[in-house]
Parts: sequence; C-alpha cells; structure tokens
Amino acid sequence: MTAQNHPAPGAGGAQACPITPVLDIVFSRWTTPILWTLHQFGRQRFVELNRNVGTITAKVLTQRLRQLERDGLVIRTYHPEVPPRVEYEISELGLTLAPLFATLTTWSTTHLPEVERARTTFDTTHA
Amino acid sequence: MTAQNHPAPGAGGAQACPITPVLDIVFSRWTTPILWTLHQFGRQRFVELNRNVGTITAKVLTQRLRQLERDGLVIRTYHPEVPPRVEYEISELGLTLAPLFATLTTWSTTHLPEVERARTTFDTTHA
DNA sequence: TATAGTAGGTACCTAGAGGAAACCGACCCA
DNA sequence: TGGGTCGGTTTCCTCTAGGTACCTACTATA
Repeated sequence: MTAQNHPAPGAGGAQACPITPVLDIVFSRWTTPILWTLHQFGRQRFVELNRNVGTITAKVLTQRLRQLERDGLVIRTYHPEVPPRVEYEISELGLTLAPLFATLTTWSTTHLPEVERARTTFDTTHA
Repeated sequence: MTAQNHPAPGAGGAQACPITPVLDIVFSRWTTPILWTLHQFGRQRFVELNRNVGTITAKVLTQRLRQLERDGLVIRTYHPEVPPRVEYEISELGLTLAPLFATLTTWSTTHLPEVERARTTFDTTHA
C-alpha cells in the first residue's frame, strides 16, 4: 500500500478541481478508518485505537494522528502518569464531517451495486 | 506522487469503516480532477483531456480512464476514423456523485479556514 | 533479576505507484 | 521519403509511504 498525494492545484495552468485540498485532509490514507473508529468507540488510548483500527502499525498510526491533530480534527490529551496515558478523541471540527460521511454512505448503499455491475460487464466484454 | 490503496475492510477483525470501498472508486488519485474536468468542459477527446487536467501524463491518464470506465463513471466512445478519435464523457452514474461533491465544496468553504488556523497554532505551539 | 506495559521515536529496507521519454500502427500530406 | 496526428503502450527510473526492528524512561510484577 502506498500513499496518496493529490495533484497540486493549479499545476499546468488549467482549471483546478476545487476539492483536491480537502481530499488530502479528510481522505488521506488511514484517516477515515481512524476517524470512524474514534466515532464508533469514543475516546480511546493509543493501544486501544491501534487494535480497533485494524492492521495499522504503530508508526503509521502515530503519523496519521499527528496529522489529524495538526489539522484540528482530533484532540490528543496527554496524562503524565506512569505508565504514560494518552487519549484521542474527535474534535468539534471533526464532527462537522458527519454529513459528508453520511452523504458518502448513502451514495455507497444506493450506487455501489451499479459499480459492481458495471465492472462485471466491463470485464466480460473486454475478455 | 504515489498511489492510494485504502486499507482492506475487515482486516484485523475489527469493525471496518464502511466508506472505504467508495474511496477507492471515487477518490483514487487523479479521479476527481478528471471527473471535474469532464464536468467543466463536457465531452472531450483524449488529448484535450490530457491538456485540461493539468500535469497528468498520458500513461496515468489512460490508467485512470480505464478504471473510471470499468467502474461505470465515465463513458468512452471510439470512432474508427483516421486519425482515430476517442471521446470521454461522464455517465449517468458519474453524475450521481454531484451532491457528494457539493457537500465536499460546502464543507471546504466553511471549515477549511478552521483547518488552516489549527495548523498554524499547532506549528507555533510545537516549535 | 528479568520481563512486560506504555507511547511513541528512529534507522533501515522494500514494494510499488507514478513520471519521462521513446515507440507504434494506420493514415494523410507535401 | 519524411514528417505529423491520434491514442495509447512499453521501458526505465525515481521517490516515498509504509513495514520491521530496535530504542527510550519508568514502574509493577513475578
């Protein structure tokens, strides 16, 4: 699996797609599973999150959480105890993404079967 | 720039984010600029599209168009003339993405400044 | 003594996407 | 005979995200 860098807006002098900057913020790799897990299970510690998200490694999870924290979508709370305890939760700004995700899920449920059908017909006709 | 492969759903046994399959269809690299250009300029030939999208190379444009065609979001029409002529346009299924993109643009205009502010405060406090 | 747990940080390495550029086949024009 | 157009395809090369492994400081437990 590799990363995602959306094309630079305005590159080449052509009209640039206006939503590309948002994609790097919201739809970078692993960001949606992380946000989804935080939304499902609520505030979680690092190791919990690591288990709940799935196959993500600790290093990448740290990187993505830093990015999400920098973008203001996730709040990190550090408790200087022993052993140290860190908790992550979705910020208010992160919660404003809810209608966007809702639109995505509705599109998914209504139109994903059409995509599947288009794929099978394409694969059979281009055999 | 590298590719985008979103994590496999269900990997690791945890609850999987339900929107990840859609991301690979709609938000793969270059797909949104391509769809945007097709939407802005209407039906276009390959070379036109290549120029209008921006810095994309012909090889990658071909790959992405094949994927979009396979997913049923784009319609390819081949005219066996000399020199050959191929036209691309958005399908009806592709047009159903419009509300999704609209939601994205509204979120962008309303909340992107907050992201910028969060970034500057993060960068100054973590200097 | 030794091991485990916590929340990462760091160094090294690999796989694979994507870019650059050359090439192609059919035809037209000069 | 050579060059140009169109829609790609092929070859080669680079870049980098992400994986593996190992490290910290401190405590509790066995």
